[in-house]
Amino acid sequence: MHEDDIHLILSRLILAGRLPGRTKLGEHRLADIFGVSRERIRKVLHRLGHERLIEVVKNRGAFTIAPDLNEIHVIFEARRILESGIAAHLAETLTAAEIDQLREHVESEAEALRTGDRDTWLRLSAEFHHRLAALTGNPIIQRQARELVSRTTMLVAFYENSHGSQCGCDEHRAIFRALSAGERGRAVKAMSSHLALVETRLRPLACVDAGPTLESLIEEYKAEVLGAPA
Amino acid sequence: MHEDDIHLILSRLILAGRLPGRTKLGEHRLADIFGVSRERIRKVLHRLGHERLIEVVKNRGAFTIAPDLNEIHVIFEARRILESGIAAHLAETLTAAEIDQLREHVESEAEALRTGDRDTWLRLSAEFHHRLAALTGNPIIQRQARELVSRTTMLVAFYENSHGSQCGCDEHRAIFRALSAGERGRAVKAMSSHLALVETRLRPLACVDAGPTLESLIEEYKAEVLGAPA
DNA sequence: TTTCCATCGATTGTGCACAAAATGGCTTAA
DNA sequence: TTAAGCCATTTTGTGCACAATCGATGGAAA
Repeated sequence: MHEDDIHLILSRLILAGRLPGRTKLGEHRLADIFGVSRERIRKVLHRLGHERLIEVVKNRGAFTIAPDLNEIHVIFEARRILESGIAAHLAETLTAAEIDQLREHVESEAEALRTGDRDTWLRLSAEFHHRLAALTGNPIIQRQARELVSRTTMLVAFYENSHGSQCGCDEHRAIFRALSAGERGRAVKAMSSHLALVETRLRPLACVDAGPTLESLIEEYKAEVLGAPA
Repeated sequence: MHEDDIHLILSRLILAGRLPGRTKLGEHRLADIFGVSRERIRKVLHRLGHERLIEVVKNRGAFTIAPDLNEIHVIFEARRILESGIAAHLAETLTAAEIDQLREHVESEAEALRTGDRDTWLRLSAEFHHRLAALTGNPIIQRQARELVSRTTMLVAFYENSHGSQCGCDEHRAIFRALSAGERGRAVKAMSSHLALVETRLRPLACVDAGPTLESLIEEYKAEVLGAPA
């Protein structure tokens, strides 16, 4: 079991929101689960801490983060700022081919929504933002955006939106229209208000059940990562 | 000597551009210099690598980064995107007190420029961007912006701008005016063109001299960090 | 009964020793 | 003379054992 694999498994586990907040990630326990030395786990844990996916407290250990309302707001505000910049940039640099590509994506979203394929729609919905970041062609921006979008995904897992996720599709389309028209100001506004709405739709949910054990969850993701690396 | 101190010393050394590109940072050598165990150096080195301040190659060691022209462009493009978003945000949220604070800063820059205090002006110039990021009140954005501005500082040390650093002050003032007027579109444009101009002004310089030894440089910064922590 | 202190248990941090890998020099052959 | 391959040295990676630190539990005193 390689170090990167362990990192990937734990990342997905956290990002999928499968771990209750404040779950302790003991070094010895994880070392046993993965069947590797404690030092390797240590390294991964510190790396995750640096990526802000977990919280590492000196002499106390590593814990999953329980996002409070304030932190949620900070993350969404950061996304509004960063992705507004992305939208402003793209409005002036997108090529015709890239616009076509984006249009196809938005239509895929609409299609998934029509057929009621909620899982697909959720995936496409997050991918829309990833794709916008990728279209800047800038690896730094791409990394920063990916990090924030991922953390949002984690939040959505904690605070499930109650009813109308459906609204999002029209908002994406509005962003797309502004971008394809090359209207920078409108694109920025569309992006900003879209993210504000997504945040608003989040509603606190009763704290997740701690049903599955850490061991079983890791086994599940281990198979996924090692079997078919996406 | 604490771990954070070592990290801070090496950070400043790198950010100040005192180390030639591709300088090897050997673990054993640094351990001797700082008088600590190799493991502590290891940790710091990996942390610096994660912060992209150095490049850590598996089984090869850590090296300072020799920024090529393409990387410079990527960093400045990222700054344009991110700081455009920041400008757009601030244009709509700045309070009167914050505007006054900004005005004072810009005037300090102008003053430093008038008196020919180039070092002070350079510091204030970078601080202007840090301050804008801080004014968002968003720790995530602040961290991302600080990282990019720091990397730019490092670039400026490598590729010294030949003549007119002086131009920058008017550009900052233009940004300030747009922000204080609450004109989002103009603020974004001012920020974007300012950063584009800064990039343009950079000119490749003959590779820096390797004059001072690593040991003497570290001693210099060690005194600074431990004596008067800024 | 409550609060404070001390000791114990568990968990993380650190240094050391060994293993693995890569680079550079040296030898040899074409 | 040059190039290719091998060996030695240097440097990084890893596992293990011990030290330090933190939290909790239990007992004693007010």
